[in-house]
Amino acid sequence: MTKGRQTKAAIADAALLLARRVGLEGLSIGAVAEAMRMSKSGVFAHFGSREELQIAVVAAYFTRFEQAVFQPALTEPRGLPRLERMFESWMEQVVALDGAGCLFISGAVDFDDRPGAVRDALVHALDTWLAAIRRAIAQAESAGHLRAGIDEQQLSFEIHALILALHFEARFMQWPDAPQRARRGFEALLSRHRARP
Amino acid sequence: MTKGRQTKAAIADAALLLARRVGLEGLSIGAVAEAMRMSKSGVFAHFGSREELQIAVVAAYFTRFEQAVFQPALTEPRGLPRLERMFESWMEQVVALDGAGCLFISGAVDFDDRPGAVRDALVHALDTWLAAIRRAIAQAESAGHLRAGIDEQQLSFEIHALILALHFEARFMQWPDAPQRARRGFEALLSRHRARP
Amino acid sequence: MTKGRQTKAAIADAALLLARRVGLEGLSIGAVAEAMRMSKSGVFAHFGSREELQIAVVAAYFTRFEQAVFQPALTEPRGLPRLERMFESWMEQVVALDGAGCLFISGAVDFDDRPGAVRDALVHALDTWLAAIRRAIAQAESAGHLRAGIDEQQLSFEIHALILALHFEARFMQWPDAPQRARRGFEALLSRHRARP
Amino acid sequence: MTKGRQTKAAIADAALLLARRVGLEGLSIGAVAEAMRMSKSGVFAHFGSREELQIAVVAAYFTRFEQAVFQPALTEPRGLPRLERMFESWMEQVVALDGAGCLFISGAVDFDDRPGAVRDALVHALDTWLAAIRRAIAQAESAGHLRAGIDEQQLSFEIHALILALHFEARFMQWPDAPQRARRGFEALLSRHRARP
DNA sequence: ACTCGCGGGACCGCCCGTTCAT
DNA sequence: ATGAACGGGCGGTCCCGCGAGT
Repeated sequence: MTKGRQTKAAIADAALLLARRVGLEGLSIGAVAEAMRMSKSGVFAHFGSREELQIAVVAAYFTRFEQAVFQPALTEPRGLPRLERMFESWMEQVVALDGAGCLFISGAVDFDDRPGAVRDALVHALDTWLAAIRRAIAQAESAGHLRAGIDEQQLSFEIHALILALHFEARFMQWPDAPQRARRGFEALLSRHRARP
Repeated sequence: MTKGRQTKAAIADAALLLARRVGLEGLSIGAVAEAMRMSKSGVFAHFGSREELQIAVVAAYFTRFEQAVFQPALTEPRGLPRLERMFESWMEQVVALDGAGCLFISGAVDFDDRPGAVRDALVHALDTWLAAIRRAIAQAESAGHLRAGIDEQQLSFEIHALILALHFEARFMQWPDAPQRARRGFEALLSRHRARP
Repeated sequence: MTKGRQTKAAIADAALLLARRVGLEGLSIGAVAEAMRMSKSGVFAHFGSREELQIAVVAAYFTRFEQAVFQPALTEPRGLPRLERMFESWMEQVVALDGAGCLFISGAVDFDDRPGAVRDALVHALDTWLAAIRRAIAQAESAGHLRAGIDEQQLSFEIHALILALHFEARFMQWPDAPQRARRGFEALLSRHRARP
Repeated sequence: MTKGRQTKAAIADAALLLARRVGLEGLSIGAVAEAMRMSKSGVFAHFGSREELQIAVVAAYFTRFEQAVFQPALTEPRGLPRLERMFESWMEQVVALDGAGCLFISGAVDFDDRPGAVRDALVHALDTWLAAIRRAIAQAESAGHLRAGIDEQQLSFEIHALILALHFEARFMQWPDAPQRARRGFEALLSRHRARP
């Protein structure tokens, strides 16, 4: 009963770690089994197919993402402070300390041409997260922090853009001042839309 | 031999087409051979290893990218017009009409954790291209189109960011008005830095 | 417990249905479990091994065969009428209406080279059945329907032969007039051995 | 060039031997590779799929069957002598000296429910062979050995039936006088249809 | 007494990149 | 530039045993 769930969750965690290094596409059942020191069939039995394992990994990352990026921001007051905190945590998540990358970014690139259940799970997760961003922007507007009539979709697009460029310059190019540039971009975005007193 | 060179280039082109659909990591010698109607070992012989083939694909894409994005912009006068033309062509390259994607974007994500010669080739290509962007910005500054004292590195970061977000929203989320949002972001960027008369 | 016996019999029945479609060799515990909506280990526990399950299937088919082929013939008077009825029911059993085939025919072919308990069970079942055929022939002889001094072994061989050829032409070749040919062969056999008045 | 063909034929021969023991369905690439002392991929490369290997095995057996059963009969004069020789060779083929069985009989049983290319190949082979039997019967008729107006289809059915019963009693039941019974059945068949002088 | 959850180990067909002789 | 072969890995399925729940 409980044992099975625990093992399944542990496998999903190990698979998540692996997928963050080699990508969702590069994830193999054998590698997960080895990391777990289990037999392949033991791993396989918990998910039934590689695709289901991938979906479980996406779900696991979504939970982790929520805890690391979304929930800390809830301790901040609505409006700009919460939005700023979300951006800061998001940046940290993308420029990971260890070698592990952001599954949403690599997944979105790997699966942009590959229809299927994994892609659907990724789309759903990202859609949910971007909606949270838009909601935070709208709250900042109604709180009077940002000027009225703002286009949340557009601002969300530009914020996400900074995150993606940060991922590129920090992780791929390994340029050290990428986070600083992302922050400067974010500040410029806010000052453009800030409400005038 | 000229014959050998030609064949090698033809293979690289076919491999490029394939890699733009399945990614550099997903590229397989067998698939390339089938597309070329050659034997696997025939393809292999030209490159000596899969890694060398991948590098050749990166080089081929760089050339194609130059022709499609950089060179058309040279017909525009230096400064803002040329920069705007580069952005527009870049957007077109990313939001391809057919199913073929941008190897630089997918490659940067696939190889951010994977050191090696392929990654080095990608880094070099992207570094070269981003330097061209920075140069175009500097020309716009000295031409008086953009305000003096601009940080080209920062502006280049933000422009690249818009491209990446465009790639995400257009190709992965399949949102139809992504190009419009990218253009609006680019306009906002320019208006922030435009020289005051 | 009665419960256990019932379940075991139900499993054997389900397994029989499956085996008649995919053969005794193709029978898998997982498929039986799925058909029974039980766990694989639940099925497994009742038999202890795949081989025991196969043997139980043979036994189940033997019972079914008796009921469908042998017992209806007992309502006919001894001698030729009963023999003819046996042949007719046997034909029906072989040329099944649904996709289910005759386990004795497929089993005899699958296990002719494979010694073991399953084969032994099959041999015993078929030996019993063929003995019943020979007995029916002997009864037809002592009833004066067939000429005296008949070789039951030989006639039984030729009757069985017609059944096997029927199975081949009807099920494998899918020739529609195979049953008619089997009947004509049977008639010729009888007329050759019928007692002269 | 020639080397490849030879190896392929050798593999098909080894696979044929194996299939005659474990059945076409039981044939596995790994087992063939082991018998050939080759790697699995080496075997696989010659056929491209297990199904193609199975088809090649059917073709190989057809050739062997022709040489062992059909061609020797051509040395006999047309009509009854040739037909009798065909039956005798056919019997020898079915009651093999070694442990190897008749692929046509086991194949017809294994694939009677399984559509696909293998089944098609089997059907074609058996159809061809049975047509040869019918032709031999017709020749015996026109040669005046058998009575005019004979139904070749019916006689062919009954001859085939004897072969199948022989296969059953000799190989499965291991009854030693099965060949004798098959011959007696064949003689009875002929005497029923022989032309009266 | 019966059933299940969980895991192992072997094997399957298939495909990969690579080598070598021609 | 090819054809033949290799070794290793892939996802997936099989039969089977152990330990625990009812």
